[in-house]
Amino acid sequence: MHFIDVILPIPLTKTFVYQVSEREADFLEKGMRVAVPFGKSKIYTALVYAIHQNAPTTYKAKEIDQILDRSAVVSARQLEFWEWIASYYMCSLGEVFKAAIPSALLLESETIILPNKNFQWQGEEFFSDQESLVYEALQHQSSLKIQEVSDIIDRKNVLPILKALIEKQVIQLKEEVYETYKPKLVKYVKMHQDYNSDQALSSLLDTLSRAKKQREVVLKLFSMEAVTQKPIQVKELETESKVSSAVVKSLIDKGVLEVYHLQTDRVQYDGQETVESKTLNEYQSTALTQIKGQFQEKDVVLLHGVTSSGKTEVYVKLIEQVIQKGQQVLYLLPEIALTTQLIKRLQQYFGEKVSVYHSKYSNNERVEVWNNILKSDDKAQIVLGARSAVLLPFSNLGLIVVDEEHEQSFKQFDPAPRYHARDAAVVLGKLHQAKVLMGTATPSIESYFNTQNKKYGLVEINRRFAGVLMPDIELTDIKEKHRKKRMKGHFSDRLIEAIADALELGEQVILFQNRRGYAPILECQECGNSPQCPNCDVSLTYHHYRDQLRCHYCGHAMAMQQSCIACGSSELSTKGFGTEQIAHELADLFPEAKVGRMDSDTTRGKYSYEKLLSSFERLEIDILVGTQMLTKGLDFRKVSLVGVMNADNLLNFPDFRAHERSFQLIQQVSGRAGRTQKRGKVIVQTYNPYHQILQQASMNDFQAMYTDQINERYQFKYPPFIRLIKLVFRHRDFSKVNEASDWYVQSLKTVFKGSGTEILGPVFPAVARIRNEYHKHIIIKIPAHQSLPKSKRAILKIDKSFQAIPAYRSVRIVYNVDAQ
DNA sequence: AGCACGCCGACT
DNA sequence: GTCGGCGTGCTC
Repeated sequence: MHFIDVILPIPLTKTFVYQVSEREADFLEKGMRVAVPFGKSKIYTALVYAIHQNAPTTYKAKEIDQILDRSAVVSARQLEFWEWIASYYMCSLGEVFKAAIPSALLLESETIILPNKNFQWQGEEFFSDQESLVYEALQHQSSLKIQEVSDIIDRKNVLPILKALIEKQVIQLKEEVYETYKPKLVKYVKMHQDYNSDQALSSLLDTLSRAKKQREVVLKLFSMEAVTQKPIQVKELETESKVSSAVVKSLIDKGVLEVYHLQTDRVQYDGQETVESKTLNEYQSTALTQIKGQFQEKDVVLLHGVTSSGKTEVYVKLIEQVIQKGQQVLYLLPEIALTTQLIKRLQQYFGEKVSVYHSKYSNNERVEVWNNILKSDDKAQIVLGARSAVLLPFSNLGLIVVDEEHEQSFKQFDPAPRYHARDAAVVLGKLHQAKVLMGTATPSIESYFNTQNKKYGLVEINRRFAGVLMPDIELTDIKEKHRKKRMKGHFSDRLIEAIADALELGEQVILFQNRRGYAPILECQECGNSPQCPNCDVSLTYHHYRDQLRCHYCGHAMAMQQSCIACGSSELSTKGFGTEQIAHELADLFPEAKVGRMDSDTTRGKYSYEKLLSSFERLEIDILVGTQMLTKGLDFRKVSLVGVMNADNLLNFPDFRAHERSFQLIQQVSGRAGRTQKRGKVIVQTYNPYHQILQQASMNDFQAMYTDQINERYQFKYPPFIRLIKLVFRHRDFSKVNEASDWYVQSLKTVFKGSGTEILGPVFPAVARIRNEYHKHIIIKIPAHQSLPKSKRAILKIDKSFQAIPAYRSVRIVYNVDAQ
């Protein structure tokens, strides 16, 4: 008897056992996919985790449905890495599996309803109305899906009907699994072999003497074949010989041309010649030498280079050396920084060795990249990707570059696995004995701390490329401007003046408005009421472009109110402001200027982001207003002014990283100004111009910021001095959340008593109800010197006893390790 | 996570 | 009466 343990893509921590035949057991390897029946009717894609002969004692293992792979699609080292993620971030292997594998490789079954051939019509009374509808439909269609049946009989719950029909032997059910990945086939043409000889060819041309176009096509094909040795696509032939597809088709029908198909990659490099990488300047090459020196002793090096110092060129040199050794390179960066600009730049140097992996790529494209990495194909020697690219099947990584290391978006928030790609990359590097290079203009407190305690190496570049000066950052006190009546809407006279100057000189302007949580709220002037979301404890926000009020948390939307719901007054005003309002005000202030807006509303489509950027690049937009997205690695020559509309709402975030983040954000947006010879100007509007962080940001004083922040972190017990685990409790019932979280905190306090671990909470978060569920948080602070695995084991033990209490079991708990 | 089963209120 | 609502328990 042979068995396999498999991982299922569900949030259950255990593996499941299935029975296989001896032949199957011989064939199967760890890391192959199998389709298995699970529960009453479903078929899932599972991953083989172990092959053995230990029969389970308490139940009978089911047999597998089928084997889906000929060889492993997940490597042993990759699985080892997934195990680390699952245990460190307290989630199931199944959740990592689900997050890692392209969904096209994760098939699920669908129930198909088929007519029973043996059924004989037995008169109308035999069926109920709804049953006869299904029967009728099956006379016209050979099969139906559950959803289709539901549409036909206009009813949600169709199973009773289907059950009755099965009993009457009218239909049968079948589970079908679809392979959703389809290799892309491209049509190629060649001359039919009959015409290979010169003689046959000339007689062919004779017969075609009256079909002028067809003759041309044949001649063209010959000349094309002579030039390239490569196969020729049908499409190419058509465009090259300037004929319609009908002409080519008639040649194919005559048997003159022959069509064949070849499998091709969807993501294709368009075959430009690669160029030599640029020669480094003095500071860059010093940095490169230092990095290589540091790599002698350290596995991780932090490259701290000011904006525009040319970090990418340094990475490129390092990558060149690694791929020369035949090793793979992973280049991680935040989703929003993953632009065509950067992809093009890397392709310029490395041509088709670069593969890109991120969420805007289609399923099929992702499968291709996955397979190329798995077989160590040259095409995927350099993988450029966002967060989830750390989970790919690398076999011989030599280097991981983590660009924009400080970015918070490297941490996955929802759903599990809630991993931090930068931190995970360090572990992945260790597994492959690969070096890790982190790069940023504004290091995170954690990473810089690691350089100070000598865990990581540190290399700095303090000069901008081509001797460009750091931008001049000016703080403008808008409290005073308000008092002196020098504000027009949200613009101070100082900012208006600077924008006017820049436009005068034909230069571009970027305005930054951090909107999150500060979108305009509708408020009644009479009674102060503002419309609330019915499902969440938040005010609805006003969206001009559809004249709607919407909830940021659950998406609930309603038409804009003309009068107050509470008192009926029509004196309504919008409080707070977003990018939309800024763009509006600009239209009044600078009617001549063309204004563009960049935020999650305007960049929803696949290429809308690129479109907006390239039209800015082509100078079709004078002023670009945007959120966070603007801060990332965009390189615009003509931007001389950057305005931060309101720095205070960055500072007022209620979390321990708010100050660090404000510093980074201001520095990053400032970096967009003055990338050429002229010194850039940055105007930061704020109510607190004397705020420590703003002062430090305006003086480019990273050291002072770091020293302040690290002291605060030490004093108030925050990372890196402690490890932080956040638990979120959710339930529809208010008192149940309270009771359950209270119980949990009591258990935690008992278990961790006297250990130095601090338990905070439970507390309601700022938004206590989301989608009609109440939330409550518990924070566990574990001292750095204490064993993290041990602490986690203790927590999981509490979880187990918690789950054993029937009254609490329905309360969902989310574990977030290293929560932000 | 799904999904079936079972109990209960709201309507054709 | 039936339909669909949701709480509960299980999945090799």
